[in-house]
Amino acid sequence: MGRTAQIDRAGILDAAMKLADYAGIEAVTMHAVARWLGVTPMALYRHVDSKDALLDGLVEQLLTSFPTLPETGSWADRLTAMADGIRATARQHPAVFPLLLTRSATTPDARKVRDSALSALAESGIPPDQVARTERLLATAILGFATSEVAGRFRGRDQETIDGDFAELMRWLKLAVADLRQ
Amino acid sequence: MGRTAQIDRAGILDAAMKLADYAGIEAVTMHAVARWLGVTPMALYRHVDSKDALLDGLVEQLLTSFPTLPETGSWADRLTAMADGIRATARQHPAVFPLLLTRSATTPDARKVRDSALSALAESGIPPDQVARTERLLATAILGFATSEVAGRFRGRDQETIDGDFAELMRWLKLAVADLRQ
DNA sequence: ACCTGAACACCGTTCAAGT
DNA sequence: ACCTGAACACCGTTCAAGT
Repeated sequence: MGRTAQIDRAGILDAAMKLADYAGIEAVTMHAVARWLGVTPMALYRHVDSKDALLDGLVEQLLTSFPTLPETGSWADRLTAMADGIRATARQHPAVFPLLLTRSATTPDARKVRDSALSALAESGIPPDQVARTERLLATAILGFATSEVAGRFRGRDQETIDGDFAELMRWLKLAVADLRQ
Repeated sequence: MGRTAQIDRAGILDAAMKLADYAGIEAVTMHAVARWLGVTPMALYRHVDSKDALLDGLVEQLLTSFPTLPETGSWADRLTAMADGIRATARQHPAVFPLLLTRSATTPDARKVRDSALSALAESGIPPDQVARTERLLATAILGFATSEVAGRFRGRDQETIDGDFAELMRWLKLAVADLRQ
């Protein structure tokens, strides 16, 4: 009969995220997460289907921690705010962030994030039939840059240079959006 | 005294690449590579320092398999040729390709690939002090797109749509380079 | 010089058993 | 309903031993 739960899905994801933040993604193992929570590894399987599902959960946590878009301001300012927010999230969780590029996440929460970007773009004045494609390319460019940054692909460059790179990327993206608006 | 070597570094990398191509990156284990080659796992350590070094070796193999840039043609055509070549490599080795974004590779061979891109850009007419930054951003954008594609982030979209996305990305990048040339 | 055998401390996951 | 114990087939890597 009923037994009070000691752990739950949220707590497991929380522990996994902290492990990743402190010790890297390869430190996120079922055994280690369980150890952190003071249970046996097998106890986790009541709450997550598999290690793969756990990693998908981490990706979803990241997606939903993106700051919500400002409702006002020019499209250019909103794009900047979104990109800055994504980059800040990357820095908070550098080990998990690269998974965003390789695990697609089609959960309801993931949809919500994408939809808010889509509606912001719809208001920017670009042709309606270009909105979805533009969102995909903007997301890919920003995710690709932030992933490269936190994964150390720009290692050797100083922070000033990397910040300059990012500013230039944003200038390119605004150039493209401006071109689409005619 | 001397004993004829049964395996070498090149053969190990070859086996690892095939394993990755056929069964995914998580199938690339020291045990599995050794099994493929008909030796014990420990035999590999005479030729590669660690599993990490093995993965770095795979990244280097990918980098050096990028087609060399055409020497002639407009800068726009050369950029297209380079991007198409990188994308083709991504499709040949979809499991290994995403590692390019997270493992920087600073070997002599990696330098050679980058240097050829840099000299092509130097001839494109953009300000000399913008060449290095432009190369980084072009590489990041193209790598980010190709990684997303082979990792299945665009899953659900049909191939025609993805090809259209890529064409549009290239248009954006050419817009940016054209802007830099004035 | 190069490979093997035995071994270690880990993995992810299943299953039956306990409360 | 939830967690544990024991177990399985794996991992990466070290070390001493064989040829």
